[in-house]
Amino acid sequence: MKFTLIAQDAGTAARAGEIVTSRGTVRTPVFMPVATRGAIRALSGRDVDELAFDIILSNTYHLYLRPGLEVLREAGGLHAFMRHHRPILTDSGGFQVFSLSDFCRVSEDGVEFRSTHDGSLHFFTPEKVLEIQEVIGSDIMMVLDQCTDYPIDAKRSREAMERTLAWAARSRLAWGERFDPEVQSLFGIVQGSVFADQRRECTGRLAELSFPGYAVGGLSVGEPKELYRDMTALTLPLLPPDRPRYMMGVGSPMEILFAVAHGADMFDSVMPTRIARNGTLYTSEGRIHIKSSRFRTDQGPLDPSCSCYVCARYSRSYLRHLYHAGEIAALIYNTHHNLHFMKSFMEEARAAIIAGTFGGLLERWGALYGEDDAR
RNA sequence: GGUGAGGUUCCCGAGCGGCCAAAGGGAGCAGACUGUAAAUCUGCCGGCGUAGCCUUCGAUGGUUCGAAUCCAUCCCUCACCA
Repeated sequence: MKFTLIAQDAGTAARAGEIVTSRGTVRTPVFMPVATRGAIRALSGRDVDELAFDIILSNTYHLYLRPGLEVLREAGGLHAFMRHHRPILTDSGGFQVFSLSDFCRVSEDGVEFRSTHDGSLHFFTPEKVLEIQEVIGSDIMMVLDQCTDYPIDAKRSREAMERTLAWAARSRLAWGERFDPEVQSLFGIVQGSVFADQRRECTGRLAELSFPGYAVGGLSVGEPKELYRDMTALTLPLLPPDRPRYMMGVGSPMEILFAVAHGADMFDSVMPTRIARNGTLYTSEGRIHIKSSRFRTDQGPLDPSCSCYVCARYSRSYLRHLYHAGEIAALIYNTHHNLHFMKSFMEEARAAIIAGTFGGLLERWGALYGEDDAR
């Protein structure tokens, strides 16, 4: 993997770049749709091909539990398994282990947890998680980290941060010893919850380990938006400027734009796909609830200025009907549209950075998605 | 024509003397969702001046301090038999 900066905004820290991987180039800033179990929920591979995201995200935890490593190994890795030829980033499973397991025991060595599928016991170590991601064949791997909930007290946050750093060091070592950095790269993750001193310290110590890229974790987990903004604005500038910066789990359009303005390059979130399935759609005029009665007979397109096939072809009235009727097509169309929105949203941001008009874009979107969306 | 079962708030459906404006679904309406245990979840869902009052459980008339619940008559459904 190789990261090159192409342009920097004059008024903000926003930047445009390129991550070149062995499977293709990722133009940043980029949004990565989430294909947790090897598929973007509700979408066919054809939709995914048509949307043509430079990179998508999948998940170590879920793939390890099902279908399991044997199946993935036999298939020749995740790309071959799902017939997807563009880059894939995998989350390490740290987030899942800590957020959805009712049983997990952390020790210095790793974390023991119960499978959400069948209750069986498993043990993840930083090294183990790299081995799994090796089998998956991810282009960008993530280190095992301890993601904390919000709220959390400073003491427990620090413990999680120290553990994350210790695991990061081991991960960095194991990666350096056995991985080809051109083929599979590895990102470290900053933790520290909403504590400025911890964020600062964690960022500095993580940077000393010299990862190919850096992620900011533990944000957009329910904290007030001021804290999200404070931590983002504090952390991003402390990360090495010549490496990609990835805001994990972020987020909504305005949160993304805010972070881009502070120098972030990569994003992922379940938000556009999940809210699509639940009837909320992004448009150039703000968020809309397609199930609302006000669209009952609305013959207009979902978003007049969107170029996706759903907007080209279907009316709001029809999409509302499909949603209410519980048709599977509603999930497909809504998801396709929201992801198309995210993709063009990011392309627009990138183009603006390159053209030197990012400030204007920030203002325009802020007016539409401002307070409402920036939670 | 005979026998049996039944008619409950938009729909289905519980209730079978007071704790019933009436369980539970569904539909409808509004909202939430952030490194996906989510096609999920939450709230509202007879009316109003909302710790109270008014209207409502096929219709009418009774019994009772009190009826969706008991009785009588009528209307209407459904099932089986002729």
